[in-house]
Amino acid sequence: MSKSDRRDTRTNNRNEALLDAAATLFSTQGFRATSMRDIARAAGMLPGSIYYHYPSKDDLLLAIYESGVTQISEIFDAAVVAEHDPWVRLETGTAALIRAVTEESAYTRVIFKVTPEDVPAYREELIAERDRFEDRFKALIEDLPLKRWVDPQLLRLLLLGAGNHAQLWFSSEGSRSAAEISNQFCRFLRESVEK
Amino acid sequence: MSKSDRRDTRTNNRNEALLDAAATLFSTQGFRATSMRDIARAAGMLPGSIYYHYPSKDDLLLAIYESGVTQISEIFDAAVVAEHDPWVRLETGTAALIRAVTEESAYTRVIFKVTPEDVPAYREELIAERDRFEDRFKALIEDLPLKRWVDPQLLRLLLLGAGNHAQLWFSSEGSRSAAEISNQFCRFLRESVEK
DNA sequence: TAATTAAACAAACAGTTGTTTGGTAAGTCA
DNA sequence: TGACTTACCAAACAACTGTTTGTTTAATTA
Repeated sequence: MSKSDRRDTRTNNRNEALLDAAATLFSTQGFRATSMRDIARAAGMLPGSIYYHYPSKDDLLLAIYESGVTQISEIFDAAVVAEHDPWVRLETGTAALIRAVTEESAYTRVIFKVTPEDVPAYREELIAERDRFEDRFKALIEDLPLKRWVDPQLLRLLLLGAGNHAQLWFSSEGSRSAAEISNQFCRFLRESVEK
Repeated sequence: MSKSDRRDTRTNNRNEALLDAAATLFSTQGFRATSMRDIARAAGMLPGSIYYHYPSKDDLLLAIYESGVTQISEIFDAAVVAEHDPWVRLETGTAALIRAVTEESAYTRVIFKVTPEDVPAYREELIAERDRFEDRFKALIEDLPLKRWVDPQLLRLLLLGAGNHAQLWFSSEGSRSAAEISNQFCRFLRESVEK
């Protein structure tokens, strides 16, 4: 405990505040529209000080992105694990996705606001990170009993695209919750595609 | 004719080449990632010369955006007008959307690559332009005979979001054409939501 | 032919960008 | 106590940003 206290004191730097500030700005304004000076101001430090914590703006984003994917994966898993019926699993998983895109934390929102093309140097890394989450969604779709003519890949892209797009129109004060939206989306599909 | 010839000679400026170059760059790299120098180089002129044609980078984008919305609206109308059945109309309209997002012209692709938030000064104008197209889609949905529990707005956002998202994964050399994707998407929905 | 205009060029402007450098106060550890 | 490390500050860097200015050339018009 005294050891952890020491570590806490020692680690009483503003790395976390820095990440939070950057995540908030990246998720609202986007990566290119956010300058290192913006981030520094929001984190309460000077621009150059950021480089003590991360070697570049790109690396700062990568750290946030990884953290965001970890978060959304945990949220997704926690929502889905309790359910057994594949359609209920899809619905709760989709609800978790919509929450991550629109509400939840700035870290999860960054994933859907910033595209890998915004950071050419880490394009592959960001895609790989994003796949870490999308693979979970893929698995959910594969568990559905589908009619033979249904292309599961396109079904996945339909839901993923619609969820992604929700960031543009979802309003947390609006009439529909993430759960209600997810419920409608899945009802739109089930009867048509279920075997 | 001699008058039109004179006009052609007189209008033999590179305004069109400028628009084409900017549209291509905006649609591939995005608005903020494209500099006036990039555009000038691609158009074969010097950066300052652009300002003879447009008073600012924002105005240049607005011109391209308006042109793009006009194009996609014409493509959409031409595809839909030939059909009478509301579900066939939705399918051909969705196919036109996917083509505009992924193939078609750089002007139509700009609409889905550049978001109104990228250009704060013209945010409202860009949204209004985009609505010019989305209203057509809205009308298509409203013509569908839907079950009472179906929220037509969410149905529209589902399809629009999925179409928008296609720009990230669609490959023109890929196995599925825009028409095939549209066909699957609509089949995914019809039986579930149709009254 | 002379005046006007269209459509550019050439060069600079002030501001912003991500980043680097050198220094420093406070905390840790032998 | 003295060496070392952490976590920053202060100031500058070169490159790039959108934009402006003055000038030039060629085409059109009176």
